[in-house]
Amino acid sequence: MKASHTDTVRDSGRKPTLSDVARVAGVSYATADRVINDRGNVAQKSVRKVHDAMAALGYVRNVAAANLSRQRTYRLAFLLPKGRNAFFSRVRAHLDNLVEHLIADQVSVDVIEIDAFEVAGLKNSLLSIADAAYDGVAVVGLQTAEIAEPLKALRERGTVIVSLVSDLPVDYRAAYIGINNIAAGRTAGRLLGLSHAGRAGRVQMVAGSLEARDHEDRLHGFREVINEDYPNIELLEPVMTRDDAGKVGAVVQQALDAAPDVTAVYNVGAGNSGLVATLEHCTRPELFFCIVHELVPHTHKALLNKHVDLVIDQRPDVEVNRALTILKALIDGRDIPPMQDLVPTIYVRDNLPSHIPDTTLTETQRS
Amino acid sequence: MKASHTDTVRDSGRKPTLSDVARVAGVSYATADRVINDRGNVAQKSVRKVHDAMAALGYVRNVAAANLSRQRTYRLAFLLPKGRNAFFSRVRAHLDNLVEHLIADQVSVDVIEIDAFEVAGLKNSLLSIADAAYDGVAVVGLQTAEIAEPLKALRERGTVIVSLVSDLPVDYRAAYIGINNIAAGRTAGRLLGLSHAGRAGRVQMVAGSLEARDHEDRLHGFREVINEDYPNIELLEPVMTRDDAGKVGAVVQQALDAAPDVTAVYNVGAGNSGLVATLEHCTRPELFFCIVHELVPHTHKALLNKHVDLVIDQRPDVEVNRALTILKALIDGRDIPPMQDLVPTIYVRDNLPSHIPDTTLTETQRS
DNA sequence: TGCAAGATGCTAGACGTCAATCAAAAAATG
DNA sequence: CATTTTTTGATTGACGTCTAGCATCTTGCA
Repeated sequence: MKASHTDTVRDSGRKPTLSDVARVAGVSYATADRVINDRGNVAQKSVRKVHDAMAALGYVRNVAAANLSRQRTYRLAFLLPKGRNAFFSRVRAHLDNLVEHLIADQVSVDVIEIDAFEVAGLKNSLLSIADAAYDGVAVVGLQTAEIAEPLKALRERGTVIVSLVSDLPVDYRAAYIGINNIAAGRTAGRLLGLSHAGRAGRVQMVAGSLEARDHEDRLHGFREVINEDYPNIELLEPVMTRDDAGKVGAVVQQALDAAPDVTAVYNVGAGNSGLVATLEHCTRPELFFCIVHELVPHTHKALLNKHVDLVIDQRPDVEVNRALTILKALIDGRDIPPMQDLVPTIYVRDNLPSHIPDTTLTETQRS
Repeated sequence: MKASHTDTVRDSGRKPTLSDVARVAGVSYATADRVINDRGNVAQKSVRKVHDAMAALGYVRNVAAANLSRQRTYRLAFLLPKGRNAFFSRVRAHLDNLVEHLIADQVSVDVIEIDAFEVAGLKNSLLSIADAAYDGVAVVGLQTAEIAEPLKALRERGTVIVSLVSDLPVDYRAAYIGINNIAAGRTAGRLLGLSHAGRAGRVQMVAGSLEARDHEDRLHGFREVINEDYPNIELLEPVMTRDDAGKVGAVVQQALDAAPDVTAVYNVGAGNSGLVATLEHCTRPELFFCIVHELVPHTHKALLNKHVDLVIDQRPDVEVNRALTILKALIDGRDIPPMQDLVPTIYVRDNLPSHIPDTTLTETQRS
């Protein structure tokens, strides 16, 4: 039972500076600087010497000093769908909360609203920011080749592009920050299957639009699991709602009327306030089960009220943080710090965060 | 459908410096400096003028420059339970992965191993680091007043203390970074209830020790939910295992032999490899349900093999990141950036991260 | 009125890096 | 070998803040 054993992850004498590296390498500061900043006109031999010295000393560039010197500011933009949308309100709220801390780190963030899901709108927005000289942008993407040129133009200006929540075609972006929606759908399927515990069932699926990649992926994953593992559960064809709360309410009402033996509803999209409204005043089996996406004020409430049993969430705060980290790293040309997959998070009414996500209460949500 | 609407979260002309503030306030740089650094000997009138100017200009201190100048390095220590423990191996692995990026930000992290859960060991470790002059430490805590003095001594040396995963008595730490274990237990209860879908059931609870606060909390939350909402489910008294895999295996075997009609097992503690081993070769009802804590290689595997149905996880990577952020903020005397609650994360076999958590495969885990 | 204490101004060097210049040395070329 | 070309060294002034020393100007108070 000895006291303790210290294991220094990294030894912590005074950190070596570039001057130290130069000295150890036997070259001048200027040459070492040429090497680490890739300024060219350096002999191979010298390059090697400098690299060896860096390795030997464990030199790591002091980012604070570097950024100070080169007056680096990170000019970022987030392109988010316009409108009163509870999910993106969360994204935006989180960004707003961070502002103070971000400027202390020399990063500024513009939030630019785009016409949600309209290719033309996205394209216009991309064109319009081309001359704003952003260092990095996070885009809620669309799967279309139409935006290839504006993205290319941006990239050629030196802007780093990442996609957020919804991916862009892979070639167009440096990273995607969002969950795996097939996994999200599968998760919904698994838990729905679980909730039936061998009983037979009949599930009404609801979606915004099949053109939205995330919706399609979720449905796909959901179907996969139910078909693989829960043969007694029947899947009714999904109805489309354009994520409009009124539509969602009506459509679910209709479905329940048509098939009173429906045992569960899964909405992969938004507009859940409509869904909840319908469920509130309609009779349904005792063991009825309802799964929706994204924790926003009204789904939070519905979870507590037992109108909804499960919410699968993307953790927009985590996503935003991650987007910021990745953008900064990419802009600096550093490698991205290791991070685990973003995982669709499951909320039941017992693991809800204590604070209702800070959002102005609005109508639709979107995922 | 106009192009786009730019909403600048913060306007982004060149950032005002302290000199600007001084000029606008009509005082000298020295005075402005005295104000923002609390050096005293400044007239109230001047203080006000400086604050007004700061507000007017939206001045935010450039942390990079400040840290560079005062040669600030963040010397941190993480006190983690010693031994081959899969959960803390994840914590440590994550720290190791971050090292490169941390030194670039002038933070060094020592990992100090302590005798797990032994008050004497923790106390010794705390005493032994007293003269190491750490700026901050993250401690996997214990609920005991015995460590009051060493903690007090540390704090008086100016060390910031936060508790990680398992809390310290509230007065002794500046922040707790960990999940709400009652919520975790409740979540387990909810999903277990769900899995029974009205059927009757009988649950064997398993725990490491009732002295571990997290275990106790989880059991408590679990019982709450089952008793409240699932009256057909009977709870068998928990058996204690000291988180020893062999013991866990034996104990579960015994329980299943004694009551073959057990429909579920919930282990709030560690040693799950033993549990899995037992389940692998024993016959149990078709609708048997098994919940454990912490995603580590063998629970990951068990989830895929269907020996375990649910894993409730703490996301040690998220916790570590958060601990680092909070420690830095506290050390700087800044306010802590807003962050959402840490939420017990639920894994089923469909939302697993694609990479197995990077850990050396070891025997026990601990949560 | 005089004097101490308090408030303020001024200045300069440091932190580690970037970016640029200029001169000098070394290597490649014909 | 002379001449280019490439490579190197040495130096310098930022960047925004901290810290310290010292001189000057206000006060309040005896």
